[in-house]
Amino acid sequence: VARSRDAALPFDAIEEARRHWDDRWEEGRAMAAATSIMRAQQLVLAEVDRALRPFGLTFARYEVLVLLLFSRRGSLPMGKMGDRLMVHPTSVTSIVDRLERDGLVCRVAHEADRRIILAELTADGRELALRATKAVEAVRFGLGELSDRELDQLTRVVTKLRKGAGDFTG
Amino acid sequence: VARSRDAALPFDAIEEARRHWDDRWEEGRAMAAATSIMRAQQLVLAEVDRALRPFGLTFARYEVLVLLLFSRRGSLPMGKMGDRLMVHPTSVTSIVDRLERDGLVCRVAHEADRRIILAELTADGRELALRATKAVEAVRFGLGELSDRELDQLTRVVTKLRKGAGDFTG
DNA sequence: TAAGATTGAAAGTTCAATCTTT
DNA sequence: AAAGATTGAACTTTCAATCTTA
Repeated sequence: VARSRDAALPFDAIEEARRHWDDRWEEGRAMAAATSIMRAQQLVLAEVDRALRPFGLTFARYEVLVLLLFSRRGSLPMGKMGDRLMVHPTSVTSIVDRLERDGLVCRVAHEADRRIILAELTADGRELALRATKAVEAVRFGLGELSDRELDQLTRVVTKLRKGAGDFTG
Repeated sequence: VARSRDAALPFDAIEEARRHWDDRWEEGRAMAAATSIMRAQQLVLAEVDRALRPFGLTFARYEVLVLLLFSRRGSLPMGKMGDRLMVHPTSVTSIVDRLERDGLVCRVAHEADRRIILAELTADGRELALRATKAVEAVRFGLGELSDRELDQLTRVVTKLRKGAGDFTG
């Protein structure tokens, strides 16, 4: 999903699009913000993936490992992981397939409810997740250009957006 | 690319991850901001795609049509479009293939340099792009929850990020 | 009947290699 | 040689359907 680019343009393409948009239509402000979000996601994903490549991980696979690291027993039901990470059940299956193939997690049957399958961190998986974390910390998740205040602004505004979209209650 | 979800969690998953992170590691603030950007992109893409579905368009295809709409002659070289939209040449080929199949654009040879192929808007493509624009305006690009001030904050912070990443000079 | 997980098909993106033109 | 565009292979994600268990 990581769109990439090599050459810099001599101007801000989003700002230029905003001018064209405002000349003809409404909501140019929202257009510029939406386009900015799309581009920010590309940049963050590209830089984090680059930092994780030496470990054979992608952002999606890394997120799963960290989620398991945060869990009490180092294991979680497949479906619950999808809820937390906001991905489809199919994607969880696919990601866990690859992590299991690499020996970083293993599938375990749930004791009480045999419909449920738990993904459990292996010793190798735990150790790799910890080393990989140092790498993403080092690049500050691709956001090294931003100040603490700007990072908080970003998070705060997106939290409002997420709440409005029904991501969580409270 | 649009990850989706149906059920709301009873808590903010990103805020919870932030607490776990801060308990053990550094850069929790950047982690929360990066995760927020990833989720914001999902939400925007999902809502815009939903608005465009009745027109048989996706965000990627719509962006190409609008870019052509903004050009002087309604046509642009394939490579230039990739630069502006920050996508790989292969993706431009793929998107234009589908737009051409649907009769919304057509490929035209460049007069002076025969290596270059221009994508040109058809009358149908122009008309569809204008109608689709009304639909994305109506949902405010999925950002209806945010105020003008918040939209500008978002754009401003991401502009700094983009400039730092070398998206443009100036 | 419904929930949890998986499978296979369809669509989109990226990479390496190829082809044409400059 | 180098630039512009395309092709085919590999990977990822989503959707619909299927299978097992509750």
